[in-house]
Amino acid sequence: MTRWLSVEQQKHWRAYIAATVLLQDRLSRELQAAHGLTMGDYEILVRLSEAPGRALRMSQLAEHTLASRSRLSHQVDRLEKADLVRREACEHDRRGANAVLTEHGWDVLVEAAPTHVAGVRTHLVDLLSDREFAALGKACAILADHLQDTETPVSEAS
Amino acid sequence: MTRWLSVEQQKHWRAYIAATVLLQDRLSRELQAAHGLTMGDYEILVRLSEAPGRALRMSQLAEHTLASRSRLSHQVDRLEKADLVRREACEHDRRGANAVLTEHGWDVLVEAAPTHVAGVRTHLVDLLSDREFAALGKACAILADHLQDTETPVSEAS
DNA sequence: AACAGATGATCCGACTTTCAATCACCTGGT
DNA sequence: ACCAGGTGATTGAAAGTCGGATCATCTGTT
Repeated sequence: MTRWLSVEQQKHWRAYIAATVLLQDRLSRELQAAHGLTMGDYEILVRLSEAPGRALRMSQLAEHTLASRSRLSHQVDRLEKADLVRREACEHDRRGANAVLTEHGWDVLVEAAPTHVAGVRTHLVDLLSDREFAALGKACAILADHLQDTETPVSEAS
Repeated sequence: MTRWLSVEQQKHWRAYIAATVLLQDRLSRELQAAHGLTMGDYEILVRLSEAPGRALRMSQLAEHTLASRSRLSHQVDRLEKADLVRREACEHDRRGANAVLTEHGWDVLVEAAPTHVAGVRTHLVDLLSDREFAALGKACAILADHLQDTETPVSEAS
């Protein structure tokens, strides 16, 4: 009863797997070599830099970066040790914690950004025509939306 | 001097990131819940199942699955404990080891395959038109080729 | 005001990945 | 035949990740 994938479809699927793994890997290594940051670290810094006051609640940050809370907690620990991020108590909810980008964090981000962008261009944007890249983006947007919408319902009682 | 990404390009890039992370995550979870396999495990079983004699040299398997050797070694350890894969000495090169799919491994793969294919359809193939999916595949093939071709030269002496 | 239950974040232990070191074996030049 | 250097694979320790348990705090109901 299973509708298997056609040979063509399999080819596309495998290309997709290969591209995603290799690209993630390459960009992460380049960033690490040049600035000691993983893609994950970089993502966090970017999100914080875009937030008002360069600060974000831990849970918000976790959502933005698609990380689990526990993972983000550890990751912020590390960033804190490296003085890229600082934790602050939350104004109106004493349970909460804000992650705040430090001056140094901002500086590192400013340095690292060109490396990152150059990587994205070299290994992605510049390899495709505008049309192809747009098609890729559009397809991914459809997938991402679907996956977000059908997120696990977590639990359900009668 | 950095040529930053346009707003459109950023949008596409972020959609790409989101889609790849979420899809990998979802498929892996579904497979794990239903059959106790990660995507990584599954990939290995598939590759072995396609190889002549359902066996492959460790290094070949590592290449196919885009894993480092040491990672593959550990992963095969686990699969071996689960009796999905077995190691055999290599005929003509006594350094080498073959990973061989066990009967049980084959059975598990046969059971898991429909789950996996269903996931790929539900979360990817069926969400896009044939044209869109083909475009995605083609773009990814270009990226993957480029990334493979420009793999690290490993080392370089004068 | 008091409580039950929800929410934010961290912590813990089990598991996975990585990096560098190691070991065994093969190959080519002398 | 020997040895130097290369290759195939594994290992161990350190770092990272995950899910579930825990703790503190908030919110709505009575």
